[in-house]
Amino acid sequence: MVTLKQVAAHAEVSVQTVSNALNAPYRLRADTLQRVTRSIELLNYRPNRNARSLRTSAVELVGYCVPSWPNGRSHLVMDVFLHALCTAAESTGRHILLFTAPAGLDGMSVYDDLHARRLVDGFVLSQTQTHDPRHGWLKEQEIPFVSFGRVWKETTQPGPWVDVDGAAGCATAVRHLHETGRRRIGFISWPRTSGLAGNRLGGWRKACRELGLPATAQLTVHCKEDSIEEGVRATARLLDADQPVDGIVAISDVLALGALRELNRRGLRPGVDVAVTGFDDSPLATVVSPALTSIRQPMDEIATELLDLLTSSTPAPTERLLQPHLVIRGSSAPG
Amino acid sequence: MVTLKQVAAHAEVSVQTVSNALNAPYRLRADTLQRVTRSIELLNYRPNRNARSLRTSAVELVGYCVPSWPNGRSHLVMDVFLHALCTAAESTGRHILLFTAPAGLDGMSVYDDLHARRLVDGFVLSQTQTHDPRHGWLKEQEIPFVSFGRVWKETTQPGPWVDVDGAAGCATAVRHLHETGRRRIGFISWPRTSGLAGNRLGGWRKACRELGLPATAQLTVHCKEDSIEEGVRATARLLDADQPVDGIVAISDVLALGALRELNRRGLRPGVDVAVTGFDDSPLATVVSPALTSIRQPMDEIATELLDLLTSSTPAPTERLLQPHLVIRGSSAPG
DNA sequence: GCCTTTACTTTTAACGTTCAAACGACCGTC
DNA sequence: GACGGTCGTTTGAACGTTAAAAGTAAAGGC
Repeated sequence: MVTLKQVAAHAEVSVQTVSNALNAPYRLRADTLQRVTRSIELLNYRPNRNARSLRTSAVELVGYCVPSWPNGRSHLVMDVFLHALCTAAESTGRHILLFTAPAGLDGMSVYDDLHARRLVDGFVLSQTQTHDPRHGWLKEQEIPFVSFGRVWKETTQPGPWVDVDGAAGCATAVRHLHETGRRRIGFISWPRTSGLAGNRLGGWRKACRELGLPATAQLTVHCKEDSIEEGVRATARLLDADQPVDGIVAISDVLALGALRELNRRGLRPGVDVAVTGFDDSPLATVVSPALTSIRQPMDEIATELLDLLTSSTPAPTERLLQPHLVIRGSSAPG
Repeated sequence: MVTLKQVAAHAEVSVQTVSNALNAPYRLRADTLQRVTRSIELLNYRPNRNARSLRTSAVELVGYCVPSWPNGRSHLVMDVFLHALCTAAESTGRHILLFTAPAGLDGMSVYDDLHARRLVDGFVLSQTQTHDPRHGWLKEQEIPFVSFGRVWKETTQPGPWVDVDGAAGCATAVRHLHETGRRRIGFISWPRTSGLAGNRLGGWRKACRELGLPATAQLTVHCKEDSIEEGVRATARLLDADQPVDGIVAISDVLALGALRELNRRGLRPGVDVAVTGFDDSPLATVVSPALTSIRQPMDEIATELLDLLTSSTPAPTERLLQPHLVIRGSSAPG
């Protein structure tokens, strides 16, 4: 392995000069720089990251805990998110280090350890839960982090975050359904305790009211879990009401797929008789027919902002709310 | 940050003794060990990984290139695979470092760089392509790696690999369909050029012959790409043949979903009129109704073997073929 | 012509760990 | 009582880099 020393000898300068050629080229005289650069290329020198990190105590690695969901449920857009995260990290010379940890406070010793052993500089959190304890803990330990997702139901946000405006996304879906002639739009949600669900539900309610559409409690169903079956059940309820819905905004693609299934079972045509939208634009959206209209999160932008906030010092705003956008497909607009 | 030096001072021993307490405790007298251990715990000392790596030139990090697929297609089981990989790595004190790289030879400079800068010790390759150039290149550079997936259509395997016996998986699917009364089983495949497809097709053919079932060219369809639409088209062909099939083994869940869609369109009941199986047991398998029977790869085992082979020196066998297993659902066995 | 400044380069000393060799104490041997 | 061996511990050096200080030479000011 070629070291600075060897390059220095080859270029007939001191070791520090070679280091400067890489880290502070403006310090070198033009001809020296060129000579050193030539030696670097000739010898195919690559700086040893461990030595550098030891000296500077910055590893340029960002920890990301790979989420594991209960009972075999999987993270449908993880590959997109991770790809975006990697690309964003690499654009600033960093990389992503994966690890696993138990959920909640139990996992914090893992975070602590990774940071203390200097395997990572900081963390990107995702799958943020309502009352998520990780954020406060990390803040207290002064371990750098940034969160994808606000911590709901806390008075103050314990640290920087990037989030997608779920309320705006759902409002957009409602307006889209209204524009295509729907006048009674239901909302299929998660449990009431979920802050994320509350936010999105709020967006649906606000848009309905602004458009003069009903936004009553009968038009919202809170599902126990994010499953097809629950989506089916919720849809049945919305269709069996005194005044059945002609549009459904679901809080997830999975629940939306449940809605489509129930429509099919009843011989109702999705997109024609009843319009349906989902959330996340996961791979599921395009495997059904008609394909599912869904709200897509801007993953590249999210990843860039996350890694930006992780480094930026406090003066800059540390909260960024990004706009999702609606991907319209056959389930809401046939043809 | 607490260092060895401080622990040494606290325990009133030399720095090296503390190092030994962690890396070679058998060298210490019992009482010394206990005293040092107590100091370590008291001061909450964590060894600095960068310093250690600098000295030993082993970083305990394994690089994994996050796959990006053409035209927005996504890797449906990536979260499961990555979770397994992380867990396996952590069980031996290692971690996974993610990165992105262009496909094929163009990306090799990225691999080279990561290794030369000592960011990783080696690589786990996946999405192995027929004639994949990465393996040979890495071998030539003497960069440690292990491959998930054999390199098809090469005379010798350029390095250690772990793979799933796709032929056996498809044969199992065929036997399962035979047991449930199917007598004319089609195979929906990828392009002829794919070695992986050839392997799985071979499994189907062999099982059919052994059971006395037809395995003619009319019973196989080679799709251009892995899409629902191609699955639909292929299924139409299998159903429109002089002697229509009563069972379909598809080489992927996506193609299988195409099959289900075409059956539904024709009013044929999946699992009753025609049985269908997929491959990978992706999240797609459980969002359709009836749910899709699918061949699941043993991800935990794969991950463990991969990381095992990456470290093990040459004497041990460097090729491991693992058995997948069939997850039976309604698309092949109603009720 | 002397002093100050500027521009560039080198020297010195870390960063926190582990390897290899040296050391000292104790034991048993002859 | 000198000798070799074993056990447990310490010493010294090194891994490859960068920060900070020191050095040198040329240029600029008066």
